[in-house]
Amino acid sequence: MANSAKLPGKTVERLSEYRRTLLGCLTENKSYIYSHELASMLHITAVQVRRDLMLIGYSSVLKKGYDIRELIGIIGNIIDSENGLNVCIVGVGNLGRAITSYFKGKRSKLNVVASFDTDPSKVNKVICGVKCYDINSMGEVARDLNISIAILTVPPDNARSIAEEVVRFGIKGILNFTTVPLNVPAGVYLEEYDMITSIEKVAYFVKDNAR
Amino acid sequence: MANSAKLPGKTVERLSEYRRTLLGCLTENKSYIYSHELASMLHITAVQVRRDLMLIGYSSVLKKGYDIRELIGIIGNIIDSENGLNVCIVGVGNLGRAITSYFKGKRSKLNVVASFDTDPSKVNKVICGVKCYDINSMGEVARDLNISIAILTVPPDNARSIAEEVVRFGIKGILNFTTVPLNVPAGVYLEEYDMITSIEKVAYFVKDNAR
DNA sequence: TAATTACTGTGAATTGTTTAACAAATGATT
DNA sequence: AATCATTTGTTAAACAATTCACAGTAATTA
Repeated sequence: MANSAKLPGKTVERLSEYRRTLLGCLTENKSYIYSHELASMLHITAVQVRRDLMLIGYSSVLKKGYDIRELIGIIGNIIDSENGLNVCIVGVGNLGRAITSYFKGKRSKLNVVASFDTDPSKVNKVICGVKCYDINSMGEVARDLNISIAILTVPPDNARSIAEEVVRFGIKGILNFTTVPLNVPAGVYLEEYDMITSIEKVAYFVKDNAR
Repeated sequence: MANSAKLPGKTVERLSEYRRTLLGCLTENKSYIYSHELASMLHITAVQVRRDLMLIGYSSVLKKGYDIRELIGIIGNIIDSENGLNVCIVGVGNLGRAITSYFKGKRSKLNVVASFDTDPSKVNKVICGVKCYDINSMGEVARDLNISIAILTVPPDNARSIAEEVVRFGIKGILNFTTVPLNVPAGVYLEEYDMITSIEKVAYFVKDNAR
């Protein structure tokens, strides 16, 4: 509502982490939290926290720190969409199921409302709490269920063509777990994550440390 | 061997991607590649590619571009350890199995040699091509199999204590897929990845685009 | 062989992100 | 009520990553 300037991606990532950490704090009967407390829970610096909160224009009221409940709300206003967003998982392999399970049970403005696969033994079953549709019906289903985000967990060979389809069907955001780099038209937000790369990165730094 | 100055993490990530892309190029009977070709396959800029290769001190020989086979070798020298590194998966849920499967079949200097779980129905079975051990035997197994990297895919509650164990057992690198931020002593490299954060990031940017 | 084109390697400029430093403000303590 | 100890918000400095701009050079063409 108020601020609609785009925040740096890094800040958005941390806001997401702040919120989850703060939600955890609520269970313990804590109402306020200092920047350095939040920081140390996430292993970052207090300045970093304060700067991020400055960027979203939130101020601690008292000298008691930040009002946890209020801050959770503010972050929600920034990250979440008013009426939530519908998400689908494309590719119900191990990874697809892992993500589906992660989400089920979490109350959230992000609803995993469908998954897609080609395998007849999966199609039309409810898997990890979400109905799996035939991938050929993706167009209709995406329209009917008003899906705006797709999480791609398909084998590499299909990745590119499926991404194109997904875009054609009006999806506005893609999280790509495939090892295949995608390109998408402007207006579609793409986030890619590649496990192999992460692991090779670890290996590189271990190598340096090891000997 | 020659250069052992630490490369920026971002560069290391891209090197990993370069290598995989280049390996793909080998199948087509291509021997040389221009910076702009490699760049466009990965949707980055040619300057970025040249800069990274500059950092690792590699030069194109001719005006034909970079020697693909040679570059693959160079990147290998940087990222891979001489005799490879042994990796274990801690937590054989959907995500653990996804990662295990990813690796099996890939010839690589990273060998997934063991997985660990508490579930008796998994322990001592071979799952996704890798033997699953009881998590209580992690100490011995890690020592016996000379494991230096652990991939954590356990439920959040156990994450912190398992991370401590893993460190105690001499692991030098951790890839943490848990939603729990870990802290590790100096000398242990830690890489964290949080899916929820990624998805919420996508959601944020979709929100901006949507309306 | 001279001119042209196509790439590379890199210093300088730019952009993006994190950290340092500190004034202002609040509660606690004497 | 005056001092002290904390914690915040913010500006400026530092650091990191990316891009620009261009000189240098090999192959190609005329």
